[in-house]
Amino acid sequence: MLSLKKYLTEGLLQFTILLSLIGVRVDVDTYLTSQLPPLREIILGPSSAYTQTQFHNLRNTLDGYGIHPKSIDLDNYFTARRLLNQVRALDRFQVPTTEVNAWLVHRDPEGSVSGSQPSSGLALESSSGLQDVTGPDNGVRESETEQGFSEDLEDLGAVAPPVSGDLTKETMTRLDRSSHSGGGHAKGSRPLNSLVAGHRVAQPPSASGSRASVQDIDLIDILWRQDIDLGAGREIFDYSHRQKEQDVDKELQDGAEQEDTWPGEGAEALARNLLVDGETGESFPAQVPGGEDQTALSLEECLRLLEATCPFGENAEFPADISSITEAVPSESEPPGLQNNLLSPLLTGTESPFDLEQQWQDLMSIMEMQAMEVNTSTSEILYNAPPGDPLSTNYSLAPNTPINQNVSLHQASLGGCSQDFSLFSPEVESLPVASSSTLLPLVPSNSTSLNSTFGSTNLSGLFFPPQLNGTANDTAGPELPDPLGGLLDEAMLDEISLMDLAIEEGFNPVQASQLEEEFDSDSGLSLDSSHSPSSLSSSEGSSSSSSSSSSSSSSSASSSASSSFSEEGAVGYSSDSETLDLEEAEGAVGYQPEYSKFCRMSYQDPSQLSCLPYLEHVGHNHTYNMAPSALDSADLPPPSTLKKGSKEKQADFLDKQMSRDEHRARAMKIPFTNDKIINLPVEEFNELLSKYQLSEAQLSLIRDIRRRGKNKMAAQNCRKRKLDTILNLERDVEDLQRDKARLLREKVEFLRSLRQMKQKVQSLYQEVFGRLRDENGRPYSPSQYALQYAGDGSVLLIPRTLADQQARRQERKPKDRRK
DNA sequence: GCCGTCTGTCATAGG
DNA sequence: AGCCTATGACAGACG
Repeated sequence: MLSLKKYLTEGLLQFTILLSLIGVRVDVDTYLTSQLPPLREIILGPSSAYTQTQFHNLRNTLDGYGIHPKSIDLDNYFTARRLLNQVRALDRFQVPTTEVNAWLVHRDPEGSVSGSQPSSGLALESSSGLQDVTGPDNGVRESETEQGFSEDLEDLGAVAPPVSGDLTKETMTRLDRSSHSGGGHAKGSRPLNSLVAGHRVAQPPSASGSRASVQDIDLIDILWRQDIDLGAGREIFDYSHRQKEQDVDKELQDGAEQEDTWPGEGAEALARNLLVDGETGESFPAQVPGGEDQTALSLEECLRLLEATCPFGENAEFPADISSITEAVPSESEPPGLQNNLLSPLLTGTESPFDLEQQWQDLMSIMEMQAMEVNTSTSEILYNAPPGDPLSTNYSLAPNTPINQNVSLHQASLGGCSQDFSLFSPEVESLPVASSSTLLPLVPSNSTSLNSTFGSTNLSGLFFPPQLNGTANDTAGPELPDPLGGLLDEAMLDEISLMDLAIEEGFNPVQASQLEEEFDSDSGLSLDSSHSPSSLSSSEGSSSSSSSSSSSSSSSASSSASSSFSEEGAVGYSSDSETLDLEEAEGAVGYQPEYSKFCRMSYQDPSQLSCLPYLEHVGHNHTYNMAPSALDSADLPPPSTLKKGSKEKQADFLDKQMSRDEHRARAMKIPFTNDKIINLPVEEFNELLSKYQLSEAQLSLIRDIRRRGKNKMAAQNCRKRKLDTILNLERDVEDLQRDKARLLREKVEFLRSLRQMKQKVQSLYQEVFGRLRDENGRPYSPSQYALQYAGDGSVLLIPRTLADQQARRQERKPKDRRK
């Protein structure tokens, strides 16, 4: 473990720091637990790179794995692992299903949320939070309870609807699953009561409904993550939602009444007032009993409305994590004005500055989470798309695709549905959402009618900028600046500039295009670093293997000891001509020049230096590292051609090739080679010394030679490692630049998708609200009413005061939590 | 001769 | 304590 520790504290630490800079998570445990023989052996073995290696202890420890402990191949391996993980994470972006269920809620004449109208059929029973609507206080308590739950979820990074939030991600999950299970309507009994609008992200014509649901869900997922500062991984949500889903399923099976409030008892209660659509079988209120503000919007009307306005395609299921919909359309008397007033906060950026940094961090966290995600059924969605704009392809919202969603507005008691089932967290809602001018044709004609307290729980908070809430006026016409649009544009520009910068910083445009193709083609695998200047490692590896193979053959011809050394891959003390001569003369078992796997380290064959571009400039011919072959050719010309002159020249050459220590050893008549002196294990070394009668001077010299020789090798190894480290860092930088560029591209795509989604939601809200009519056939005043998502996925028409109340409550929550 | 690089060596720290 | 490795620093060799 010492070696492991060493490696981790040096190599991996460095590596991890680098990766952390881009948010790429490095989980050492995964490497350690992967139990891949080579890696495990290398890490856990005694000869890890950056590990102090004791030659004599290593002799019998290596078992022949290809990766030398000190080889940069090890780093390559880690790099490959990391890149592979990243590649696997590339397809984790998903498109969520979208679904909107709007419930028309009748209101107490007093504006209270009393349940004085049981006839409404929406008893708001059980867990929906709507059940007890005897008064605002109850509603508050209920909502607080759920808020507590919501907080728990939010602590996990999700602003997800609690318990019965069918319209939340849970719903999405269920939709996904139900669709796979062949279930008809994704929400089971829910559809009977719910109604309104649904829209679905367009899908390829061939795509099945279930597929579409998955995509839609994924899109919501993306939006969710994009907008919410997730503190936990996606799997947490999925799991929790699945848990909830399972719980709900259980409850359903058990006949529990606390499942979704609406489908169960609600349906019964509503039965009296519901008409059943002949085509869809869905129920919708035949009429709205009670209050003067009760809404009566026919299913057909809603359908027409949605078909006309909702371009989201068939089987649309509106994404519904939006907590509430509230709009500030003031003028009841001016339907056109109403339209104008329906400005989505989603499209406003004034609530809070668009924190690009935060977004980026969120994105990075998303990437990280997804990188950790191993199994994602929907993972392939994004990259199954044909090359091109993955978002436009997968997330595209077919503008002209009619929605076949049944639209029925159910009446329900007001209040009680305060739950902050916000698809978008407060910060999300604060995000300015770009909206095309076409989507912002509705400008409040009556600014005073705008509710100034639009809360985060209200969709109004999504659709209307703060200023509109209280100060919007006609001046904010179609020319109303598109905050998100500007923001997105700004973000995109920023990203683009960053990308350019990345390119300027060394990211080859060609590489970029290649990378782009890779991502677009879903190959994603960019393990090939051949285009990288630092890819010499590969060539190095090949040359290393060749050199090692040659070493094995040549070393096998020599002593077993030498072979053992060469197998260790250790940088040994090279023999020189003198050594050879002595060995031949004495028949001693010398240590052949080590044929390191690393040609750059072996230096024995100067020609091999050519394989190392960065060593080409090394022209020194140091005797220590002289290649035996070269020495042989120089030292051993054919006997027949030997002449006195040549012998003398040869001797001079050998003398020149000898190191100082070798000269000293020869002068002192040391009876064995420097190679032995240096490389023998201490025991054998002492044994060798004991075999000879050596003077103190000789012994001293021998020990100096040994010390210097070892130190020389150590210095060589040290420099090699240093060089390798630099090269690896260089490669890492290149990888990071590539990753950065890719992430920026993806971010742009996500922002684009997010903007589209918000625009859709906004337009849908506008249309739905604008079509709502009370029992007298008059439109609802945006200043008095707002649409809000209920916990069960339905959309309620509630008094704006209540919506504002909830909004304030929800706004407080994050603040309190931050304290 | 100067300069940069490579290499060997020493001293030292640490395993 | 002895041995070994790693590494900074220095100096010499070399182009």
